[in-house]
Amino acid sequence: MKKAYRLFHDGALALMRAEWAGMRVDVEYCKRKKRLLSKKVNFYQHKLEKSKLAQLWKKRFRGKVNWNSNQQLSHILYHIMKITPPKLTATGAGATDNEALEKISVPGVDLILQIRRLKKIRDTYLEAFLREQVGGWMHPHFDLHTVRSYRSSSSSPNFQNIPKRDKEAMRVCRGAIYPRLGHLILSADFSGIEVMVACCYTKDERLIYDAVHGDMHRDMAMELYMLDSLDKHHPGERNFRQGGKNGFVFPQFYGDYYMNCAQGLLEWAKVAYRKDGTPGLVHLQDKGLVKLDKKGEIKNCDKFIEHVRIVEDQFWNVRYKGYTEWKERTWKEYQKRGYVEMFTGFRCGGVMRRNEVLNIPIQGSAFHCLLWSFIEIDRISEEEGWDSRLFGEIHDEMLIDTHPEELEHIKKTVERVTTVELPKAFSWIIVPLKVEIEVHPIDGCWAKKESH
DNA sequence: GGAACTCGCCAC
DNA sequence: AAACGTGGCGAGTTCC
Repeated sequence: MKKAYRLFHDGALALMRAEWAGMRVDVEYCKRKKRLLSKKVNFYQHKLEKSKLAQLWKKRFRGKVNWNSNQQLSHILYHIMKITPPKLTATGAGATDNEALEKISVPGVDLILQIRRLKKIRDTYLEAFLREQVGGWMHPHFDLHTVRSYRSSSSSPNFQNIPKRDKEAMRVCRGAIYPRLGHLILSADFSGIEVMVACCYTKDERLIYDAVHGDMHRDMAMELYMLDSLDKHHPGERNFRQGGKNGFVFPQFYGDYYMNCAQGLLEWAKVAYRKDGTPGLVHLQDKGLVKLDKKGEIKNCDKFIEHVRIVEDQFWNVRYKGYTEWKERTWKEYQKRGYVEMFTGFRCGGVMRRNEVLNIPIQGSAFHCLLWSFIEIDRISEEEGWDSRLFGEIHDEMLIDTHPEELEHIKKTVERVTTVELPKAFSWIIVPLKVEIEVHPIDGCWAKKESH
C-alpha cells in the first residue's frame, strides 16, 4: 500500500510538471482547418438535403428537423422506411452507429457518415484545442484519481484520444500540435506491455514464449482462417493477421467469446486476400467454413462459428492453460476476499464483474510501468538540468519536447530506464521489455514523421 | 437552465 | 456459468 501511495504521489508531481510544460498549438492552422472542414460539411449537407431520405425526414419532423439527431434518423430508417435494424443499442433502440449504417444501402446514409467523421475532427479536436489554448499554448490535465484500474485519465482537452489510425484525421489533428521553437517531439512507447504484464501475473510458459520469441497474432490467424502460410508483409495477407489480432487475440484477452469474435473475424476476412489473389471469404468457402451467395456475400457461417469455438477452446485450455488457471485462481480469490491486488501495491475492491477483476490488475500494472519510467525520467531531467521536458503520456507512451542537442542522450536514457532500471525496480517483471522510440522533425508537428 | 441520461466515437 | 477492459467528450434528449 505504501509503495502504491509513493508511486502516485511522485506520479502526480511528475504529471503536474508535464502539465506545466504543455505544448504549442498552431491557432491559425486550427482556424483554417476548421473553415475547410465546415466547407466540406456544408457540401455534403446540401447533397444530403436533396436526397429521398431527407424528404422523408422533413415530411415526418416538419419544423423540428435536426440532421444531427440520431433518434430522428433511427425513426426514419427503422419505422418510416421499415428497414430491419442491423444492430440494436444498449437500450434496445435501432442503432445508427457506423457499423449499422454501413450495412444500410440507402442514398444519403453514406453522406451522414462523412459528415459525422468531419464534424468529429472539427468539433471534438480542433474546436477543443482552440478553446483550451491560451496564447498558443495548451496544458491538458492528467489525473490519477478517476480510473477504476488505477490508470490515468486526461481532460481539457483529452490528450489520450487524439486520432491516430484514421490517417486524414491523424494529420489534421496532430498537425495542430508542436513542440517549443527549435525543438522536436520524441515519443517512446512500450511494445505489447499488457501482454508482458499478463506474462508476469499468469507465468504462463507458452504466453511468455510467444510474447518474447513468437507471433501469436500470426499463429492464431493461420488457425482461425485455416491458412498454411501467412506473409505479414503482403498487403492482402496482412489483413488476415490483423484479423487474428484485432478480431480474436485482443478481444479474447479482454474477456470476449467466440460468438462475437467470429463476426469480427469475418469483417477482416472481407478485406483480406491471399497471394494468389483469392479473396478472404472465397478462401473460407474453399475450406468449407462459410457459404456465399451469387453476390459473394455470406449466406451461412455456422461452420465458421463452430470452428472459432474450437479454436477458442484450444486457445484457453491447451495453448494458454496457465493463463486460464490464473484466471480461475484470481476470480476465486476475489469472490472470497472482495478485492484483487496488484504487484504495484494497489488493491481494487467493490462489486466487480469477472472480466473487470481479471483485466484491472493487468491494465493497471501496465500503466504503472509507464508511470514509474515517467517519474524516473522526469527526475533525471531535473537532476541533469535538461532543457527537454516531458509533456504528456498516453497509457503506455510518454512524450518529450526535446532539444535537438540532447536527443541522443535522451534516447539512451529512455532506453535504459524503461528496459533496464524498471525491471530492477519492479522485481516482478520476469520478461524482457521493449520500447519503441519515434522522433518527429525539428519544429515539426506531431503528425510529421522523421524520415530515416 | 442545469443535471443526468443516451448514443456515438476517439484513444490504449 | 458467462459472455470486450479503461477512459473523455460532443450533441441530443429528458427531467426537474
